[in-house]
Amino acid sequence: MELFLYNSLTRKKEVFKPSRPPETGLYTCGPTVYNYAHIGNLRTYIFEDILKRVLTYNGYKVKHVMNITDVGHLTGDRDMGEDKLEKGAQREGKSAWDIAGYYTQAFKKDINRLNILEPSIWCKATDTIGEQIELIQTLESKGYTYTINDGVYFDTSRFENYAKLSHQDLEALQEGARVEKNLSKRNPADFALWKFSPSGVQRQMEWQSPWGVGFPGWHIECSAMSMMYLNDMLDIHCGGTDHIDVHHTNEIAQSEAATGKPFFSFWMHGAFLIITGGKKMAKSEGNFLTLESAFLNKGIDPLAYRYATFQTHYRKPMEYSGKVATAAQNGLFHLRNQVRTLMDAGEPAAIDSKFQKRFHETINNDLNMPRAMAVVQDLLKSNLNAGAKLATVFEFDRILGLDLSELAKKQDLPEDIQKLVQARKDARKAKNWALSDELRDKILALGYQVQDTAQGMKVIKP
RNA sequence: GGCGGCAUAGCCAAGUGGUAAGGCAGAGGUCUGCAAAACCUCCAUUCCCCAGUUCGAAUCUGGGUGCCGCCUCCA
Repeated sequence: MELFLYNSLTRKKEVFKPSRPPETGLYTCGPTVYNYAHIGNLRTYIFEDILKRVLTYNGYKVKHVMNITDVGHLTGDRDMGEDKLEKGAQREGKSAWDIAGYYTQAFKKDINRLNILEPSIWCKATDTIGEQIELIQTLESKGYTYTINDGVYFDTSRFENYAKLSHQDLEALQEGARVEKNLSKRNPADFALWKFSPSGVQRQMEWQSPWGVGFPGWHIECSAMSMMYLNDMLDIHCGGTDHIDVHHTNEIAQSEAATGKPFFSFWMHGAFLIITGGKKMAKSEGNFLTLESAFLNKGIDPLAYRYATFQTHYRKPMEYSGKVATAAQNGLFHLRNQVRTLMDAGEPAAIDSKFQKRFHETINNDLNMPRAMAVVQDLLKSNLNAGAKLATVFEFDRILGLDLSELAKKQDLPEDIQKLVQARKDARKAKNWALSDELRDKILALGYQVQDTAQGMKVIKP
């Protein structure tokens, strides 16, 4: 079955084919670890997780590389301003290295809670400084660079197809630029490959280079690391939609200038999450919701957020509010209860091939998760027997990643709950309804839910 | 100022020429001692507005209006 993916490069849905099937190289731009990830960031990682699972489902062997940006990402515009890591270090009174380590761990915890599969390779910008320097040297030897007072820059006018991803008119861009100009740059779009440490300032993160002590520009790390780990498997490169115009455009320019070969055949970008009636969520706006603040602290299962993102196609901005979180929580619980009910009625049997095909076609159509979720509901409401439904929904969960098959595992109830349950059974036998209801409330208060089904009393942790 | 995107029920939304998916919320019902859970039924003659193309448009074209993003760190 053909897999259609939307390619930002051509602005079209195209049939995906890796260059060395079944091997497939996937590079996803990772976090800059100077703060917690907000749920908007996480939306993109969930989209990339679905992509990876769909690739795998289609039989591809995915080598997935994700970088950790732990140096060089500046707060200001166009290569001005402070380094985010150094700034975070000042803010929290820790070293830049500690900051990076702390927020890297926090990030990994978040993606685990969202059932996002870990990449095959994690790579840190600071671990590949040597490779980045080599790449800059290559660019230098080919005449793409120039050095000014604060760093080594890439001359975008020397690279012919600079705007092939952004499709922007550079002339028009020049006119409208409202930026704090770096007047020494030859062209407004030129970007730093290597930044010099400011004189008289001891940076926490700095390295020797042929051009002087300093640190790499933000874009060079992704070029260096993707080439280093993926070699000739430059198949898909992902990130947020905001990366199209600057970050990815610059990556392509410097990479193709260095190698003379195309840099990644597919570029895929996830749309933003926006606060309903408000603005995009951004760390720099200080309005960000984290998995912890918006879900865990409110007693909402983090997987409800994963479920919530399935309601909106990844290329469309997602409207978010507290209502969305509640709706997703209810929807996820309902789905789990549907599966639990099926498990009471039978064992997983053979997968229904018709539904499997429908689901497969849907996800292969540029990861249409909203429709895929509709297929799930159609399956559950169909007149197939419980065994077929169970097997098929578990099959779908390979993509969904909602831990539906985990529900089959026996969960041992804590002793105090077991006692209350037994007491309630006795009370019901004695038709002591008042006591029975009281015990039911007690059990609920302890985080468990009593369901009186035809098969008897059932207690679940919702 | 330039470039791009979006506007579908109370909320989140799919659908891009053939007569409106799905989820949440809501209403009614089955079950139940009651409730919850589950299940069944109902819930947009209509897709921001105006004009046009077409046998036929939410889907195409033109013009409005509103919102969002990028051009500056950002997923």
